[in-house]
Amino acid sequence: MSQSPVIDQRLPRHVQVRDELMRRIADRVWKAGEALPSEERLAAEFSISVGTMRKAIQALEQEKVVERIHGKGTFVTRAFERSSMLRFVRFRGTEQQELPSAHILTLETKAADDVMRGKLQLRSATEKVLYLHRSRAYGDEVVLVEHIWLPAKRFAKLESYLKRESPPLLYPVYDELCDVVVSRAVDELSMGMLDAPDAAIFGVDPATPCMRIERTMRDHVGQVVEWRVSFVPANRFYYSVEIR
Amino acid sequence: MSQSPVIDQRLPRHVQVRDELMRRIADRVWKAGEALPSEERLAAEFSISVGTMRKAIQALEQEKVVERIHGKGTFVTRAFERSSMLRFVRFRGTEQQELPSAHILTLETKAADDVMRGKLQLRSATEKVLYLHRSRAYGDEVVLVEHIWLPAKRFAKLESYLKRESPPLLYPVYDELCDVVVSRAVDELSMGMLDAPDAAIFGVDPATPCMRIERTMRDHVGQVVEWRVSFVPANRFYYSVEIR
DNA sequence: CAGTGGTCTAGACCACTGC
DNA sequence: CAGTGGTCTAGACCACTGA
Repeated sequence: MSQSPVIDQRLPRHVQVRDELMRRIADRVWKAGEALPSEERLAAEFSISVGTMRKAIQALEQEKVVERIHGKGTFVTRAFERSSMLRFVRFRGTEQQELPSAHILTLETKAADDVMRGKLQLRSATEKVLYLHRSRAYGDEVVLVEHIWLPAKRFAKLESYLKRESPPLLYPVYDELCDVVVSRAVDELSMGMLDAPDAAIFGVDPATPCMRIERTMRDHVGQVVEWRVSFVPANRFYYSVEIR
Repeated sequence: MSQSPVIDQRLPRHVQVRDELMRRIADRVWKAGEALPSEERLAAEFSISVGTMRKAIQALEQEKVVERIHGKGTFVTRAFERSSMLRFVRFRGTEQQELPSAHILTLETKAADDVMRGKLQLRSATEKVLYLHRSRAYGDEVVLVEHIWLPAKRFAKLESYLKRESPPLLYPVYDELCDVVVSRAVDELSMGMLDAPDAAIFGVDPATPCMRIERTMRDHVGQVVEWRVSFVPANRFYYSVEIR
């Protein structure tokens, strides 16, 4: 499960400890939402001072891998709404509070082609992918169409679940059902062309201008866990992001 | 110059110290690129331990207000390429290294209307704005058209400078000429319509689909220092951003 | 109340920079 | 070499949580 058990002895101790804590979280020694042992206990286990352990944990806190709550403890982050597509995609003239409903159009496990192997960084040539085509709507009005590809191996339990349910948010399901915690993503925005089926879903002409959002999502360890392409009608939405 | 000289005594000491250091940087006691006194010296001045001073400086480092260089010192950040529009806007099929040249089309100081007063958060009703209309091109091909509004008061020296020069990057000029250091921005991306003059600049029909990027830029203290609307042809560019 | 994280100290020693 | 930031320690005390 863990990818690099080797820890460089030349690195500062607090970095080595951070890496080991991260490895344990990735290995689900402490699962999402659970508490780590106290700083004092951990410091004792690693034979370092509490100050150094605090520094290691603080690094993980900055990366949003854990959350500390004064008086309670340190907890593995549940990466839910934080990463949702809807955090950035805003629809004009709609109350932002409510989530659009989801409707699954296609759900199938299939062989990965070269493009998918590249996008999902699959090593094996025979690995399969789970493909999910769904639309999101406020009432009757479709606002978003998504094409989602997942490495089938890590999401074994997902296909049968999605045959019964159509949850508005997938990331919590990844976490609870498949032990996959999403962490960071790169979004690429451009203009896109709708194919005929997607245009029909929106009920517009295929020539209608459309925003295309391509997202590559990774877990704590940097592994690609999802690749999705979303289309949204260009006239009534915008994408907002803070630059630091 | 400093906006809130009152420092809450109930806050932790390292936060109070961070705020005071920030105030001095905003007041240009230490200018962009210059070094702060050493941690030891600063700790002595504030009558705190070096550890606490380190924590205060570390907070500023995280906010990218200062940069620390091991063995050399702590320096006030020069916020240059980091914030450039070109960090996010990518043009397909173009070597990313080179900067597009800039060509100024309009440059004038005028009264602020209600919209501008809102966007730039001007307090006074009589405050003027500097308006800048420019195009960016690779060779003969225009790739970006920008409408930029600035509060005239803080950019007093800029207008005459831009009558002589047309620099490819404005943020360094803001810093060096006007003592304005940009810090963080919000970008809003949507579809835009070109007006006739802008369409003519691109050499396209006004109906051509175009990305519209609206950027609100702030300084370290959170003051709005610039509001710009950029247009870019939708067919050969994308906007890339990392989500955490 | 016991247990947790948060603040702050004082000092030793290391690693890097530039003269 | 002197001066800078980086690491690590050991401990005191504070502030918050929940039983």
